[in-house]
Amino acid sequence: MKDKQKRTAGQKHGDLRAELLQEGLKLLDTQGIEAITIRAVARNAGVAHSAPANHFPNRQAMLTAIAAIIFADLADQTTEAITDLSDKPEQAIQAFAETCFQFAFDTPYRYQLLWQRQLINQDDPAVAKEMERIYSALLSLLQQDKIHHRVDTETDAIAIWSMIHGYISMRLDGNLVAGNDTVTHLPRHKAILLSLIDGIYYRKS
Amino acid sequence: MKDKQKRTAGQKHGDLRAELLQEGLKLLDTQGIEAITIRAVARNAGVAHSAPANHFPNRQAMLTAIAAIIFADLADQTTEAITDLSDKPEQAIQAFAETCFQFAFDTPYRYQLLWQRQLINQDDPAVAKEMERIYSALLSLLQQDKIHHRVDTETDAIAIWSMIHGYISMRLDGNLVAGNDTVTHLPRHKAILLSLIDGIYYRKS
DNA sequence: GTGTTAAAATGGACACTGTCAGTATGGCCA
DNA sequence: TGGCCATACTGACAGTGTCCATTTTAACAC
Repeated sequence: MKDKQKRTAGQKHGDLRAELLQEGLKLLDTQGIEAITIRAVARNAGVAHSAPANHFPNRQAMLTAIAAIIFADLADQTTEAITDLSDKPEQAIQAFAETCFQFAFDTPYRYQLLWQRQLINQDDPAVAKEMERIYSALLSLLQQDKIHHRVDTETDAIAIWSMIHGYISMRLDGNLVAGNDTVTHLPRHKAILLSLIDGIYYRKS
Repeated sequence: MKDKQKRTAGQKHGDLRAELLQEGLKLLDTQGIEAITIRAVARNAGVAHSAPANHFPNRQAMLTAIAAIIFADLADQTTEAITDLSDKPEQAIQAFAETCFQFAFDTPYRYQLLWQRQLINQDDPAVAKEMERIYSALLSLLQQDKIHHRVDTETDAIAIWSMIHGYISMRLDGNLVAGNDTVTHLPRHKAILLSLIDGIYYRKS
């Protein structure tokens, strides 16, 4: 599981699968989701157009593998952000949300890919595992004693996530407020939303 | 603008443009966004594959025209839902949100198309006009005297819409809570979210 | 070293797609 | 009647995902 020096039988490249995934991420970051075509990925990796077929049965599988990488990254960042804040729940919630905001606005295409149910398979074990990590992180925050539960932990988590994901989606996918200067107002709006969440889930004591 | 009996020069069908849009909506409802291809629409309308080019310069223009129809429908439903509730702001907000939920869950593909910024042109005049109608409806609710403003009307509108759109997106696009029985819990969660919104924007008096 | 084997990579093909170019059609107006 | 021109058609091209038969190649057994 460490350094896999030995190639499997017939393997000509070092690790084409990993290389393809890296090229896919590169295309995603620069040109968006639609740019991740099997042929473009193969082209950029310098192999034949049908070479990826040996590693991914179809395009959805390739996109799912890419999404798994991104999910793992987001899970790492969120869990890392809330460590050492277990006794400060309101700060932890803010840190969790702030991390999601940062991730989504820094790498919008990566964030968007995660929720394209028709393009990726969210039931994929690797994807589901990382989603569970993110959800667990959020749940752990709401299970703090100091947190006031409006309903129950699970429902509260859904409400919180609705606000975070909704705000991000609105900013990335479109904007109900047509013609609004979103760039200028973004920091203010974000602060408002964070205070909203904080206002709802305030400390007990 | 009424019955356009006379055909324009060279027009062989009655109103191919409208017919194409209807076929597009049919494909959207039954098979999703990806099924709306120029050729499929033309095929179902019984015309040549390049006939739509006379009415839409490219695929995005066709999808945008379809989105404009859907936006107009949603705008009609939301504004209709809040009429006669101008003196009951909290009921009006609930009605507004409920209408969006109903629309999104009844016709998920239609709702999703509205926010696909990479597929449709949200700056299109017809689209922008209907978006503005929806936004105005929400704004008018928050401008009621009885409403408690957390910040200002515009920011409050963004917060409310974040919650509504976020909840819908979570249900349609994907689910952070992997393996959860979304169907069973949906009514309860919806009620929770509505009460959340109501709790934030309560009556002054 | 020598085969053997099976995975990996190749090139070709097919049915799609969006888009463009050129051509025919059929109401309209001069 | 003759010309006009938006409409619709046929044909073509590049690009896509996916399947297929074929070849390459690294690891293994001998």
